[in-house]
Amino acid sequence: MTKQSLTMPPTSTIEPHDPLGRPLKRTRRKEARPNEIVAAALAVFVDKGFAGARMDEIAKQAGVSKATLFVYFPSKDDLFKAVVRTNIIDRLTAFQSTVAHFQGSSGDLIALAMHKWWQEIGSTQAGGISKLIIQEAKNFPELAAFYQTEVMGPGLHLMQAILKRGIARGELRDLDLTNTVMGIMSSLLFLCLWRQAMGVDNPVCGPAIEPTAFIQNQIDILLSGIELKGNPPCV
Amino acid sequence: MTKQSLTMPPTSTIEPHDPLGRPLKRTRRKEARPNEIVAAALAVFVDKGFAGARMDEIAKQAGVSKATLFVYFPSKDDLFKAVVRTNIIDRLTAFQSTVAHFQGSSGDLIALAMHKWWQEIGSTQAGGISKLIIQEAKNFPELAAFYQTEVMGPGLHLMQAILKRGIARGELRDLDLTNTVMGIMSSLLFLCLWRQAMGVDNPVCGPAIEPTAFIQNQIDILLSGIELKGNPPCV
Amino acid sequence: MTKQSLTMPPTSTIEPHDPLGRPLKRTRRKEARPNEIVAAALAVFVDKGFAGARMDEIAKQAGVSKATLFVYFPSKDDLFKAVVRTNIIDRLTAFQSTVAHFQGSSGDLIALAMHKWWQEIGSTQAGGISKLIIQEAKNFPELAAFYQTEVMGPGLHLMQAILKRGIARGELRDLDLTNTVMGIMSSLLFLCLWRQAMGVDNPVCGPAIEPTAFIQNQIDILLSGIELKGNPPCV
Amino acid sequence: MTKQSLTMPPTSTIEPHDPLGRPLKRTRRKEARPNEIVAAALAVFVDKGFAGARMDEIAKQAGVSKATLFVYFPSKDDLFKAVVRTNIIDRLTAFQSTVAHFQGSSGDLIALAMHKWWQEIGSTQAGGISKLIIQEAKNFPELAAFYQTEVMGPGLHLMQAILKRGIARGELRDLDLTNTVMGIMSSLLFLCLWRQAMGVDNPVCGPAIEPTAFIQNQIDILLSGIELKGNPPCV
DNA sequence: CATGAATGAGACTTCATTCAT
DNA sequence: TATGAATGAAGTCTCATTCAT
Repeated sequence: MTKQSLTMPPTSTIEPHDPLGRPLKRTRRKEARPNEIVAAALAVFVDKGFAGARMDEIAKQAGVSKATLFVYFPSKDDLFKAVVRTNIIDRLTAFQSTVAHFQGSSGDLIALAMHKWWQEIGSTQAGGISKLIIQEAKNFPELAAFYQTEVMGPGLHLMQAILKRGIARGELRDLDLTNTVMGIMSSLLFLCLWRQAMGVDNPVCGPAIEPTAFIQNQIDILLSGIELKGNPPCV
Repeated sequence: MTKQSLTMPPTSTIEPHDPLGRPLKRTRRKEARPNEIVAAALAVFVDKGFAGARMDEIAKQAGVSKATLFVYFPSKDDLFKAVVRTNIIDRLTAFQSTVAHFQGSSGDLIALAMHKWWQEIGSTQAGGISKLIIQEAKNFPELAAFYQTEVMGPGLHLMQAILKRGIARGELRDLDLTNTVMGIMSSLLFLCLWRQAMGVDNPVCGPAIEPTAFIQNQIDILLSGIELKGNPPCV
Repeated sequence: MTKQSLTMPPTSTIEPHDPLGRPLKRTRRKEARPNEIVAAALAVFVDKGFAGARMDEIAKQAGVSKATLFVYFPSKDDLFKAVVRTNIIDRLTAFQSTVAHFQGSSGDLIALAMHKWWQEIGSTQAGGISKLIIQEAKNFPELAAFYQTEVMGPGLHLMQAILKRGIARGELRDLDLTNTVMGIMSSLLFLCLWRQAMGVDNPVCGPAIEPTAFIQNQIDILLSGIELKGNPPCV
Repeated sequence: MTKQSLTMPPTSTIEPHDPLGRPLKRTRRKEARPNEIVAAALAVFVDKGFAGARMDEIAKQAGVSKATLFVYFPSKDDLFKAVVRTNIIDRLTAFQSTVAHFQGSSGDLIALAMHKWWQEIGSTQAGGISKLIIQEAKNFPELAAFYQTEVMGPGLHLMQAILKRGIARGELRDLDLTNTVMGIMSSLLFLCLWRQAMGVDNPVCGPAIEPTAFIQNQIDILLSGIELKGNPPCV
């Protein structure tokens, strides 16, 4: 009776049976196993944090025995690292290529980038990774560094490029690039964190944030501010 | 909109509590044991997360024996809750009274609130609590609820009041109140999280964020946006 | 129901009881515990070897819980080392002082040394240590070195001194000192090993060796050889 | 005392066995798998002891998969037994036939036997078996008994026969046969043990014993003793 | 026959918690 | 009150063994 993980792809639900119809216990699936395990581990790590996650539970969610985890990953640490790497790398690539070739106003580009980021990263399993990293950065400095180098770095760089483009084209005012970029990221990362902690997945949710509306509002403010500018004198 | 609207809703209890949640009637400054323990526990919980924190280490930092912890707090869970409650309540009170009586433009008030929040909450150890809550919200729904009710609720309420005041006074445009407030909070909460995880305390830090500049930049954007408005047509 | 170890001193049989006569589970005996644990561990290690020994069994023989072992010894390795050190050091001192001041013929001195060694070391628990060392030398090079330095070294030195004395006094012929000393030790060490493995403690014993007679025979041969020397011409 | 008395007692089977103990009728040199496994296992068992040896490592050294071990040997225990049996039987046969037909003085015969034993058994991998047996005798009483019956027994018998021959021929004095024989064996067995544990194979070696010299010295002492005999009184 | 894959049983070790003092 | 000592429960990890191919 494998408790079905919310995060497992449907393939894992097809349990093999022997010709007599009895479920087969020892299935051989060298190829698929590691991915299934990583998927299960992601769910549990995001849910419980590193220290709180139990190999037992990961195994159960992956539908394998606890010992099998150690066949593929030498230790809990290694499994954790694999979870981060696996999920990050894939998503990031997809995101970057989406944004790369955009033609249009800088405002639209910023809006596109933010919405896309949410669609392709923040709202996916990978969004949970952000929470994980922030939780465990101190315990896994190596991973924190990895996240900096491979995720935040490129992300910030990309967004900075967008802003620079806007300034160069006379669409944006002269900006404190670093802080502005961090500010943009902060909205998005916060959204991940908040959802993981208080949001959809948690009954104790606070004021339900509707991500798309929240992001759009952030974009509006970012681009236009909230103060009424005294254009009136224009009459 | 009178100053009155800036006041906290009645839910937030002002009376001081001892770390166990019992109201505490002017206890002598003596018998500071529980407070010392809570202080030590805060540091360790923030550093390691709930599951990763060990009672041994808390005891050592508090300068007492491990068994003594159990004299004051029936369990690790209870100690954790006490940590959250104690730190939140105290800080929040100070912050609220600071902001409550402000007279001046709404832009300045927003700026004041944000900077003050950082000074009096975010940058203090209480800032670590935010990280804790987000980490452990799922494992301690009770605490998450408490945080919602006692912390986020009043905070959002306060900020909403500020915005409403601005709109009423014709200083701010008509806003999506909820999302705008969440956006403001997100910058600040994110700053806490980031600092705890990647920031000052961690050698693996990324692009060092300078909090005050970051906040000021957020304020500037919030109030004015980043786009160059084509007032030109005004001729 | 603590299975009584053959090697535990009688003191450990006195289990404490509360005033109502019920056996007391949690006894506090800071002073005695480590010794009791080491004693139990010695028995189990000698019996099973390092890898084969189970902390569970050591704990049971020591009459404590498994966790208690780790209160006193950080790891199985450390416990093992403590066992070796504790047992060796004590015995060795006793032995050396016994032999040191002997006055008499060298033959008698050799005989005394061998018999004493058996009495005070070989036949005691410490004799089991020799087996342990030889078993685990490769896995614990550190301990093997310790044994060489602290046990074999002094032992060989002592015996060499005895032989030199005999040669100097014209009682012994000119000898291959090193090999002769090793030969003497070999009898004694072998006796330990044999007893531990095949001897008294093991039902599958082979030809029961009677230690004292065996040693005496070794002494006789050592001193006189077994060949008939052609003294006959003496008529 | 004819040569006949030097012959082995009937218990020692001369026919070759396969590692599983089944008599093996001129199997083709092909299918050497089991032998390779046993050879690898011998090395690992001697190195690590029974409990410390891992099937994984044996498999790797044998160049087969772990599962293959279980094709030939039902369990680790069985493999261990096969290792002992195989190695002992083979070597012993060679040794016995070497010594059996000797003609000459008893002193020379003793010397020959001891040197040959070292050459053909002690110094070979079979020497490691002795260590193994002594290590694991308690855990494998069956094997200990086997060793007694098949190895020590014949060995002692052979040596006793040699000594009896010497006494009968007036070359040796009347001896405590059992203890003298054990004494001789002890030198040789000790040499095995010492080498395995502290000797050549181990960097932590103590005073490097040179086996041939050691044995020769033992022979010299055995035959002549070390005391200067006071033939003087012969006057 | 051989093996890659999987696992049950059990090892060492940790840690929140208890208890007698 | 405070604590040194002790431990049950549970965690990570290992390894001989099994099974389908």
